[in-house]
Amino acid sequence: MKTAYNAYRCLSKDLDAYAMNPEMTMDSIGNLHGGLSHDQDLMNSHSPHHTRNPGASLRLHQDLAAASSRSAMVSSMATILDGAGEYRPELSLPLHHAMSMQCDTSPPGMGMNGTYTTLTPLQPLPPISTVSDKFHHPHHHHHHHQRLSGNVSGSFTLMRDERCLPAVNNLYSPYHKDMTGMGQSLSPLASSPLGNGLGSLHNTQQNLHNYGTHGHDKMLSSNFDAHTAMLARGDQHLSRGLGGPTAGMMPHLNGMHHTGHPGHPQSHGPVLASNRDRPPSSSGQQGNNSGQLEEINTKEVAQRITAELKRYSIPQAIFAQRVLCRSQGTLSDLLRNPKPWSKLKSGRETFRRMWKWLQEPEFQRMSALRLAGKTSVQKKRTRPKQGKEQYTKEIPSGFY
DNA sequence: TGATAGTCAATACT
DNA sequence: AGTATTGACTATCA
Repeated sequence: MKTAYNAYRCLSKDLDAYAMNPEMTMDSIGNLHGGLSHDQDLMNSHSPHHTRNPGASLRLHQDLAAASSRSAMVSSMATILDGAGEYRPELSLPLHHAMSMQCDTSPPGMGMNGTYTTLTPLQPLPPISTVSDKFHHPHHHHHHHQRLSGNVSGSFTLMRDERCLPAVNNLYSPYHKDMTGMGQSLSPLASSPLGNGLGSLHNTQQNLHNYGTHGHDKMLSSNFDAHTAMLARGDQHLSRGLGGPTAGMMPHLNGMHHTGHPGHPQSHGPVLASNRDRPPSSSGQQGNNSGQLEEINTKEVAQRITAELKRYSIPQAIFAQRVLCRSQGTLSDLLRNPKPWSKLKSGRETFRRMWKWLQEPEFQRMSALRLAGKTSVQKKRTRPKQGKEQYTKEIPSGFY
């Protein structure tokens, strides 16, 4: 089966990664999706899959986002990437935890305490389905539960799910609540269906801002901070959520600051709206991660991803595999024809991943890309030549 | 069981 | 080499 195949693929990657960092231990990986659930949307239905673009119209503003976002980051990213490019155990350690499971191969059974070995073969590609939207569907809950049941302690769970994006809020369940509000504020989270495109617009802009304004500063600092952050690890999220110090998180942070306060997602209100109703408080729902509970403005995310990939010359295939655990064709399709959030079901997970990736500090983004094996990145690195600004740029001295 | 959604892999295209 | 398109297939839902 394909799934099996997929799973295998992912796993192997993971293994690869693992190999790279022997130290990684299971605990880090341990749990899978915490409280995942199936997403479902009441509304989805019609619209044949190939009938794409239906949603496009729904979400406006996005263009803006993409466009503007571009400028500032590249360099910083590049730098980071480099760092990332080489695998640095020291640094990586922390990362790994988060990233180890690149593909959400959520081993249904395993994850729990198994060891990597367990992972091995076939985990069904975890239908990444995760989370969130559950409430919508009263009846389905059980499924997920079963899987997760295990340990799943909140945090890890999250991570896992995120596969690599520790940064993205998840880690800290504790913060979730608070963050919920804020997190969302960040960008693509979308605007409520209702259209207040404002939400999205807003966000977008914020992001842009960040990029634009802080561009270089960030880069510099981000590198540095990123390290720190990683080392220190937990903080990241904090910072993210709280607007913490680490520069690494740049985008949102800034966004947050500008726009809203952590506590008060002003403009976002509308943005999150739909999902919001549900009390974030609940436990493990990783929900808070911004992307999970809230709506994501798929179009915007698609545009931003597209922009980032271009900017850093990251091939779709690489991104698709490493970050999304999907094929190039799938990614291409999603980027070009993002369906409206409301119409997505399990496909939401893919967008969540993209979204999370966007939210991560560059350093981590790169790591994620790099992780599973030789990516073009590595290849490039190997070859001392450099075409563009690929992710391989100068390596921060501290890195190696 | 049909309709959808999501994905892959092959392949056409740039 | 990278991206877009598309037919086929599986999973899920009503």
